[in-house]
Amino acid sequence: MTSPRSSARERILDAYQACLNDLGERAATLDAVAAAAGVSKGGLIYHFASKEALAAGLVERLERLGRDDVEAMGSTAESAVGHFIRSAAHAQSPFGLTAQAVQTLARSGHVGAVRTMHALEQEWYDVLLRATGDRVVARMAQLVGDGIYYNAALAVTEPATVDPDETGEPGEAEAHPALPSPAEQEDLVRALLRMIDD
Amino acid sequence: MTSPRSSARERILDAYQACLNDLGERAATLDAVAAAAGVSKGGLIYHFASKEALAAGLVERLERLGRDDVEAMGSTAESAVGHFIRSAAHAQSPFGLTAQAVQTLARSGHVGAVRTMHALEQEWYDVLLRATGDRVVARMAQLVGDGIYYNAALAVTEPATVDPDETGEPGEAEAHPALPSPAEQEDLVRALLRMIDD
DNA sequence: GTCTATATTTGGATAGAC
DNA sequence: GTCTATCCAAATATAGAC
Repeated sequence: MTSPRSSARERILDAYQACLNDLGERAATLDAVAAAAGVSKGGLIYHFASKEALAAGLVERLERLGRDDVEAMGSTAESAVGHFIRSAAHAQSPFGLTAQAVQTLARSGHVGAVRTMHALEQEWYDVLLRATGDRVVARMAQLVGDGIYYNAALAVTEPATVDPDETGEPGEAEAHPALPSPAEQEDLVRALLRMIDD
Repeated sequence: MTSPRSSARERILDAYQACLNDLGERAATLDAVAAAAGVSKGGLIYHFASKEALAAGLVERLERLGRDDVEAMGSTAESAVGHFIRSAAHAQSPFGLTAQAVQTLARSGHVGAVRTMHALEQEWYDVLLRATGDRVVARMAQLVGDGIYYNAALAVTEPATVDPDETGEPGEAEAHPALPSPAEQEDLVRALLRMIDD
């Protein structure tokens, strides 16, 4: 409650998030985060007293953004499935970046992160089930979305490798992008909606 | 090439894998791995000269197991989609455990792990596309499988929490298990196969 | 092949100046 | 509110005994 919207805290959380996404949990040290945020370690510690406080802050941010995301799904099959798939594929959104970082935390054994991710999964499923009225479609939509999140996480880590000694070999199966294009996203949404008591 | 099938190496890799899956990358220290494998740190180092060698060994194991898994998919739509979904849900299999551990490594920024996971994803997609002849179905099947892997990873980390003060509240949406049951798996497979030029 | 030291480095956190 | 300096614990890796 000091600077306008306590922007220092937010900038530090952004930096932590970016370190987690780009370098992994191991490399997301206080030094690295401080450097990325443009402050000293001491400056960082003033805002977040410990590493754990930093993690807790990020989890809390996800809970906030997650509530908005769930709400934005609406209650019709079209809106719920459509929003869920498109939102998952939009890896660069504030929500996507935070979700990915918290996923990394969860994977590192952070209990709060695991709990929050589980709760979010459950909420998504509830909305999808109510909106579609079909258990199989709801489950499938959720897994497709999770799969997209999973691929987004792998994709970001990768340094856009183009192997120089095997470009354009003709006749080999074409490489498909890790994330579905917008057109593919719409194909997926349509296919899921068509499945409803079909 | 000393003990029968150099079982010490394998036991150490098993221990490393288990540490990664149960505790996360951060906690998978040489001490922890040595303890889990029942050897001293020095004993471990004799077999794997560095932390990096340990990681490389695990990635290599996944490449071996991955080749078998891709081959087991077969070439019909039924066999490919069916095997892929069931294999993903079988989180406790040797392949599942290794895949999960390497996923954790990938998430921690290990470049070899990222590369191998990407290659595996591409191979799965190629087989699914050839077997189904349908881009949307192949992509959907792959994302569903990835989603299952993702949930399996979250599920294992969780210490089977049963929150004591909110059990069996009537009227709340029932909690669905993170991993689809065998019956649900078959529903998913059937739904995917029905989608083929439908 | 496996163990017990031990050296080296790094990461997390404190104290206190500005 | 932010910085520098410093302490302490933990993690990787080495050396060499058994």
